[in-house]
Amino acid sequence: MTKAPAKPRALKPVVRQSTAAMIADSVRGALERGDLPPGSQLGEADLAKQLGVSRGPLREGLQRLTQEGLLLSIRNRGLFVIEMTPDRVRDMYVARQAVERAAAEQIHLLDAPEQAGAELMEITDAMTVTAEAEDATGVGEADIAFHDLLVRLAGSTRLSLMHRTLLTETRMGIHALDPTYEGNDSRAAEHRAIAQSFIDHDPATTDRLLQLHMADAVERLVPGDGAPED
Amino acid sequence: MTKAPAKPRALKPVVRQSTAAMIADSVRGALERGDLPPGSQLGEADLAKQLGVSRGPLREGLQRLTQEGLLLSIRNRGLFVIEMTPDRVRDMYVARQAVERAAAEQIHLLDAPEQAGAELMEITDAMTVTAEAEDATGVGEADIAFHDLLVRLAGSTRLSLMHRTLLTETRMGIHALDPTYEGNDSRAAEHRAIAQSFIDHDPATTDRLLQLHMADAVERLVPGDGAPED
DNA sequence: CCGTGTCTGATTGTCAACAATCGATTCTGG
DNA sequence: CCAGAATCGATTGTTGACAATCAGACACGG
Repeated sequence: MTKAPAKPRALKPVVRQSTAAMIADSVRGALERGDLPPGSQLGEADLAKQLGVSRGPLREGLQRLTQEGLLLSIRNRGLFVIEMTPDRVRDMYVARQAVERAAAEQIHLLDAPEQAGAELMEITDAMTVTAEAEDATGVGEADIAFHDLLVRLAGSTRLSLMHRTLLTETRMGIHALDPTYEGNDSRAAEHRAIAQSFIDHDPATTDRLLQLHMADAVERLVPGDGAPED
Repeated sequence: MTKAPAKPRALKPVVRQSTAAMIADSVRGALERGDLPPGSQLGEADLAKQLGVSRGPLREGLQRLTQEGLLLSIRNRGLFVIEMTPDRVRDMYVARQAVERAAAEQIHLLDAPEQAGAELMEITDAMTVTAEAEDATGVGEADIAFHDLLVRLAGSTRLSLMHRTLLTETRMGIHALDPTYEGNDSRAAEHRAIAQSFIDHDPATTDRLLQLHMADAVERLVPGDGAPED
């Protein structure tokens, strides 16, 4: 599509997504932004009204998030946002390590992992600019975008699906435990080194750096006697 | 509870599980048994009647399986069982490797990984008996039970949740691609070696053996030019 | 014969009403 | 005063009815 738009009014894409999926995405966004605090109950009537749907489709959408483990359903009591306990956050990082290290391995199996490295490097560059502007939230979001891209570049549907849940939970954890989750120059440097390791075709370094990076992230978010080395 | 039952009619446990969860589990079982072939459409009216529920809760339950990626929802067209293509099965094994290797690492971090090894060894012993009886389905099921226990022993809620989906998909793949997925002595020996590596406190060997074992499983289920080494 | 339009039956999607459940509050009796 | 029972309001869980959509079949015109 190198031409200018032929018409100012493009055809409108038809709705293919189910209402339940749309609702799930919308509520996911609220979870990620911290609009629905951990432990809080989701009232169906109120939420359905806000979203402009009836309770049936809302329940369907929330079943999706329940299955993902982001909501807790208690029969006859209702749906609750999960508590972001330190143990839960640590467990979530265990799962993130599993997924991201596997994704990295798959990228190294591609014909040109250096391309992936270059794409990741662009995010790192943007992260550096953001860090110099002392925009901690921006760095945090770039951090997450880096990991999101990393897994997407692996081209694995399964890993991507699992990772989406884990990134949602990451954002929830940040809001719950450390809203001032800081970004600084060292963050960008770590990411740059990971991206470089793809350019260098060096899977062992990628793996090592990812482990260190994630262990550091956990330690900063949930410090204490739950260190992964225990 | 070392006493004999005080009453012949025990109290009935209250239902804590939501109807949607029960329905999801029931349909999951049907998927795992191959009762619902890949690509087939799930008709709501018929299925609700079979399960003795109305369509509302059925839809809720099926949203769970849809979110897991086991069903495909097409708006206004209905729900379909996913196709078990060779690429999909390979991708699923990528994800399984990620989860199971991470689980193995967590087990090695426990105080007594040799206990885990002993528990896994029991399944291996049962697998050997089953293989000698030339019960291929039994070996296949013991194979899956081994991997299920492996991940459960890691004590990670997240890994276990992800793994449940992957094992469902594994069973679906076996039904679709190779209903005669064979078990024999070499299967038991591979599992025994993995179990032994926990007893030996040897994480590097566990990791290596898991990779080999999974690569072999993929190759047997979807042979050809999609070899993981490509 | 082929392409387009219309109709039909089956299925999905949504809604409002009612049933069921629960926690909090109030009442009652010892 | 305290414990147990009853009540109440809010919320969740389910159902049946109706609306919306789609694929397939059929009719019609060029």
